[in-house]
Amino acid sequence: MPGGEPPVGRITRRPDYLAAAKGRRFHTERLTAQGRLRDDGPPGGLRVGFTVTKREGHATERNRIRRRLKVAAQIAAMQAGPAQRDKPADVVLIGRRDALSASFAQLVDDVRQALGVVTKPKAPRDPSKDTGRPARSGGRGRGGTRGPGGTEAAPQGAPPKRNS
RNA sequence: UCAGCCGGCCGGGCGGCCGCUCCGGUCCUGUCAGCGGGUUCGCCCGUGCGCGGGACCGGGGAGGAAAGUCCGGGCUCCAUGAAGAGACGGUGCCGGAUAACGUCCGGCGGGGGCGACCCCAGGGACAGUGCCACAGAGAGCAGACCACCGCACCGCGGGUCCUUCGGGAUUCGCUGCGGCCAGGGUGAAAGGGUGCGGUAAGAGCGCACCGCGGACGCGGCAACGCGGACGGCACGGCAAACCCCACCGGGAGCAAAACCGAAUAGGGGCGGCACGCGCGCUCGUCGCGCAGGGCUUCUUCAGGCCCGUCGCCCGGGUUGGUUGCUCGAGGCGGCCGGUAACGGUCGUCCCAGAGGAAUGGCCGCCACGUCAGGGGGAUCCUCGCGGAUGCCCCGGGCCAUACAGAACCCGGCUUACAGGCCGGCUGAUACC
Repeated sequence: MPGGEPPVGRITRRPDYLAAAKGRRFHTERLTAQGRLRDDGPPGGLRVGFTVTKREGHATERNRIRRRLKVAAQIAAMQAGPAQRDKPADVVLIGRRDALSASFAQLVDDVRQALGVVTKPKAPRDPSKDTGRPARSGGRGRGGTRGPGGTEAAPQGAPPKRNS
């Protein structure tokens, strides 16, 4: 808190959204989360994007959903700790209409669970289906789950955050 | 006090914690053009334009509709030589306001309301074409079903009277011909209404009043209003059917447009091949001209540009970055002109500029309202019990709230909207 640095970045490119849509998913009544690990993308920690479609309501309501999710994501990422925060992952939160009236604590809880589920490395299940990816996901997702990932990200993540 | 009409305004407030964006300032810092100094020519030190990063301080940060995208403009690019014969779209009482408008203001006409006031796609139906369903006899230079009236008696039937018993007179019904539109009936609409006269019966056929048309006169800038000789009365409705008249209108839109960096297509240059007609020669399958085709953002004419195919080379941009991007037909206040819309002038202020899109998230307190309860008092109905309406006090529950989010900018329109404030006016009722 005293540092106050924004722990998560923001997704602003359409291709990043499309890529995240192919990743793992997580559903609650308030939101749907989609995410992936950025193996090839730019360095840096967790990035979050938001989508609220038109069928969820008018512009004012959609704005409110997105703003609540935004703050909930900041808080959830902070609670999850640096290991989660510095993971090079893209997470897209798709707001549902219930996010408008849900309690804020509930929303934070949803996002925290979503971050945990969605940013896990890809499971090795039927690797033949993936095009071009199975070699990488199989070798890396298995070995570098927790221990190496955390230690690797910590020294590398702290200095670059200053300049980028 | 109650009921209502019109106009203007607000559309949560205070506090705490955390966060976003833009601008300014101070400090720290990265890169580095240039300059000065040093140099062992590798570079080093200092200062630092510019481009960034961070911390802190200060300031700004959604709406009355930001919405729908329905009109009018600014701005940007394209086109821009002329003609209006034409097409298309829009507007439509009159006068004004305005940059402009389909907006606004004032008036006129029509309609509604006791009234304050409200509503109106409100040019032209003797320029033409067309339509008027159903019903009805007849629906546009009308028509004749019933009923009414007259005539014809050739014809048929019946009644009454007379009779010289041959018949005659009269009347009714049927029939035929005609008159006629007042009555019945139909319809949204049936060729003025009422009364008197008139007539075979009727009818503006005649007359009186009303209605209608209306030369002309007066008032008004005008729409229009007032008066009205005269006219026996016709000239129905629909233009939101085509249409006529008057006026207005180039096209596309900030994903406009400009600059910066990496494809494809398109483009340019060179070469090869192909190519209708005419002319020229140095006769090459060369040059020039014409024709033909296409484009020139509705048409016509004028003008301009381009031309098939293959190879090589050059060069080169969509929703990426920067600009456009917010000082503007700007807000507020005073004075002056104007019935008003609005205009003039002076002073003062700077007031969002995001870009997967900031202007927020969470929490606490507060008002009004509403719900049911208790108490008090008022009015009305009722013999009374009781019921209805609204007021004050007490403690309590619920809810912090409608419609809704700038996307280049203005002027309007339309639509949505919990709750509340202010001003003016009208009609009832009570009191003086």
